[in-house]
Amino acid sequence: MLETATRLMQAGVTPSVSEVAEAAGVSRATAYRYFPSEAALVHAVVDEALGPILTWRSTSADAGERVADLFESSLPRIEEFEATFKAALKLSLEEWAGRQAGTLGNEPQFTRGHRVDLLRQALAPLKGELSKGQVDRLAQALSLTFGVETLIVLKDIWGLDAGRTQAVAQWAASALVRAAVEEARSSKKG
Amino acid sequence: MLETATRLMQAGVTPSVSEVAEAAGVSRATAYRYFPSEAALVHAVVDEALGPILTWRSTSADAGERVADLFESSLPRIEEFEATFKAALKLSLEEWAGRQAGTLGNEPQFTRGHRVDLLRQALAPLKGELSKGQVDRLAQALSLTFGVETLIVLKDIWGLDAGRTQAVAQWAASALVRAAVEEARSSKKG
DNA sequence: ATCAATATGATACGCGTGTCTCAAAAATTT
DNA sequence: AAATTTTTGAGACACGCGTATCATATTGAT
Repeated sequence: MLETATRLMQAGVTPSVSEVAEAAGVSRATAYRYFPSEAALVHAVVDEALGPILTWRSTSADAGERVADLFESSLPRIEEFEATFKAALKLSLEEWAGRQAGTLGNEPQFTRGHRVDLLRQALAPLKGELSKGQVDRLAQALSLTFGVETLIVLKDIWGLDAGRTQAVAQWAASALVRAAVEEARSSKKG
Repeated sequence: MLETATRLMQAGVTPSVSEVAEAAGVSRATAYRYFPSEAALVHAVVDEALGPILTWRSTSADAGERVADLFESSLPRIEEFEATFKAALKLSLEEWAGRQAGTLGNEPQFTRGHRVDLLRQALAPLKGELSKGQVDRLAQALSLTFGVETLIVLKDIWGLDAGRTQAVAQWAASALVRAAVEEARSSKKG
């Protein structure tokens, strides 16, 4: 049933719990038992999609290469599950709106910061060269080019294809890393 | 009534058409006459919010300064209407999902590329120095750091405040511009 | 003041999501 | 095999969005 949902989502659609139920050949009630809401459904598929990304480990000692490697292995996967990640983003926006409405903002955040950990890990080699604040800022800037949002902007707004999207994201990422490193060097030098 | 919707959205909530009706003191039916769907409602408020941004014109001749100026004037406005832009993004995601489901992908795109025009305009001074492809790539990279998506990533995921968000976006933008210019110079030199 | 045209309001309807109840089926225990 | 526990399915329900209908104000013209 999770498989059915994953398959459907990879096919591009964002099925409702009822649709998954029908596709999986179970009753609606049963489907709602396993996935009490569409959020739970998407959440499960996102975890499935994130699998290979979260186990990514760098092989290089150079931060630039590590970032490039991370992007190269992650972005295609994100694109493969584009519908899933977009559904997750949509849900996080709904949660945000709900949190604004009811002032009881104590629900758990949907969007967990996997980006944060991955990028910090990729930038680990820079720890000596850059200050913690500089590494953080770089990681924050990189996280802008690393996620579904990147796909949305480059593919949907600019109309780029998958290859160009990847290329632009890679270029931006490497440019940011280079800029941060150069900046640190010149400030240390001067 | 549009004013009511704008006011509500600036207060952070994403009201339904019914809620706007009640808040504006008109009947539900009347509200649906003016805004046939929530999409129309959000669309109208987005246009309201975009007003000052779209009339932005650069005063400087330096591309870096122009981009900085654009970010400085636009990002706070986007943040001021954060709920509105997030609602718009949510709607665009829904439309995308709908387009994937029904294969009749001929509906008009919700997310219009205002970013594209603004950034191209800001980068106009580089036309001589960079090739068209280089300018485009830079604009595409910059557009990743210029929009609601930036707010989502930096505020919601990283937990930054408004000031830090602005600072990171600005830094990333200027770093990208510098990188593109240096790259062009060195390739012309070499 | 009267009449036509338009805007508004109240109400009911279809549709999809999510919740609930209860009976039937399947698996487990003894 | 019989009894008990667990899982599943069918249907009914509440709720919110969007639509349609029809009567009632409200406006403007004669």
